[in-house]
Amino acid sequence: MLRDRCGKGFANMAETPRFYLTTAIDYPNSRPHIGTAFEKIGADVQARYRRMEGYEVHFLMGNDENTIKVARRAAELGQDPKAYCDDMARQFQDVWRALEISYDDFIQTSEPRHHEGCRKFIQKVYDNGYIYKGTYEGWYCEGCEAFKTETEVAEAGGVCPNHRVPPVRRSEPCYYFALSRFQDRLLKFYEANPDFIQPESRRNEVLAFVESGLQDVNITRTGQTWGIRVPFDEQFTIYVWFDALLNYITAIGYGSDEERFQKWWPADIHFIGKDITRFHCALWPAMLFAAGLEPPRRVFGHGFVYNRGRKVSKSDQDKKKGDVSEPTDPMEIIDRFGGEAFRYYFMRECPFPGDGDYTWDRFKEVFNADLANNLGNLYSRVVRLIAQNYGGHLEQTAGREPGVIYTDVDTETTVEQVQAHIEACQYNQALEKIWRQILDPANQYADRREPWKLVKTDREAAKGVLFDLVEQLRAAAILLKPFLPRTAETIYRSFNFKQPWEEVRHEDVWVHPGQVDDLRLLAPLVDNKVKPLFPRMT
RNA sequence: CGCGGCGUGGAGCAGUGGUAGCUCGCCAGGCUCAUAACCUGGAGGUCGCAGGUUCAAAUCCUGCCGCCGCAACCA
Repeated sequence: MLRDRCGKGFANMAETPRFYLTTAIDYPNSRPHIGTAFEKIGADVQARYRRMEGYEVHFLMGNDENTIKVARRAAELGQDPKAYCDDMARQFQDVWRALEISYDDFIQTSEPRHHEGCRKFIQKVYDNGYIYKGTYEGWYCEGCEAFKTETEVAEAGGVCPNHRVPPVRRSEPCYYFALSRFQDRLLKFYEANPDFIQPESRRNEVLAFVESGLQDVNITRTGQTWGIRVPFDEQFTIYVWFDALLNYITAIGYGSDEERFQKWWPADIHFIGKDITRFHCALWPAMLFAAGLEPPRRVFGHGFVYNRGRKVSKSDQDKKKGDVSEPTDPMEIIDRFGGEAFRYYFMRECPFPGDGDYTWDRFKEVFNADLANNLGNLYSRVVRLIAQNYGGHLEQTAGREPGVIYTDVDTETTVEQVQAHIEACQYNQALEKIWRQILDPANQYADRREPWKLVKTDREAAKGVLFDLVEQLRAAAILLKPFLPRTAETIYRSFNFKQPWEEVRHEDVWVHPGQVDDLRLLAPLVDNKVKPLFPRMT
């Protein structure tokens, strides 16, 4: 029985809801690693899912360039900082494109649009009375030309961790942002918006942090030539966090295109690493309050990906470059096995809200078990059976309703579970549902009905079995669209399904748009076989 | 008492009160359409340790041990 397609969607299809999501902007000091890629993939799945479900999506990514380290690194290379940033931005985007990250905009914080927006924002906060002049005192390293935190110095044994020389006590004028004045308002905001910080463990952390008392923060630096000038006192530059967070609004027109800004702000979700939760959940809303703007709707602090249980450090990655036994550079992995396998591994194996682990052995294991043997093989065997026995044309299947493959859970429920998991960013659980409740039953059904035998005694019955199996592939393709965009499309376009690929929604899985024409195989064949989706790794 | 996470059959994980589940590996069988892939069955766990709550705990509480991450410019 067909359901009202609008029933579960939007009451008024003319009103397209919008969805604005962002990822953290990255430091361009070194190339992306598997951890940064993890975040972008998780955000991309969400973006693709929302687009499928009818939202008008704006997906922002970018690089954080106004740092002392960038200026220093460029100087080391004898490059202009801007040229260095542009080159790194290009390299980052090469990786993101290889991973099929479907971002709509990529902001570099060295761009004029960001500088202008930042200056307007800080001026606004200043005018509103939340910025005041004071002095900052701390441990200053002459070599770094920067202040070191107490703990940094203490851990290194009383010296600068980089230069191994004792820092000097130094105080200098600076501007403070009155963060402490927002403590009560933040706590009220958290209380009124329990879903603001996810997952729960991050929320508890922020609550405890804010309740323990907030201190005003120094938001300026002196003596820098690279960075954004403070508009009301040009000898200062803006401290990186006060500058970086603003990318989320300068990219959508804050200070330059009010209409565009109004359309997209507030963001529906900021995807960030769990280490920067405090900045996004305390400092950032406070900054927005200070400027008279709305806070974002949701901040999701995802977990980390480790390599053999250890943190992926940038130096390790450089050291390991060229080590073929265990590649950790995303590009190296992608070059060998493709972006789809990369996406699958991290989404299936690493729970997004928590931590995950990456090892090369595990990567191969997951690749072979799930992608090659299960999904890929199911596709191959079904295509082959139809091609070999029916010449790629299942006659008189036009208008036929697919039969029911026995499963513990009905398809509609599976779809709802997958959707709920994606919306909660529990991507690994969504994928598990697809494998256990769609693909496994399909392989089992094939074995139980043995269409390769059945075709010899009852061509009609065998045809029905294959028709049902194709239905499972159609369901899998739709459900996998946000996760494996290319593979899902390949599977879907292997048949003449009614619904155009660009328009499929999760609902279509169980609504069964039905076949208008007889089911036909469209996949390119060689000897009645298709090219394997994921050739098994040895 | 800085904050947080983890400890479940050989390996990796899921499982927030009611007969312990998944993937890989292993053993035995079946099948042969398929990427030596697929299917069925089996062996293998006192769920870190010690207490407590409960008719009932991997699951809640207390303490302890071990590993890991963060600690206001490393996702």
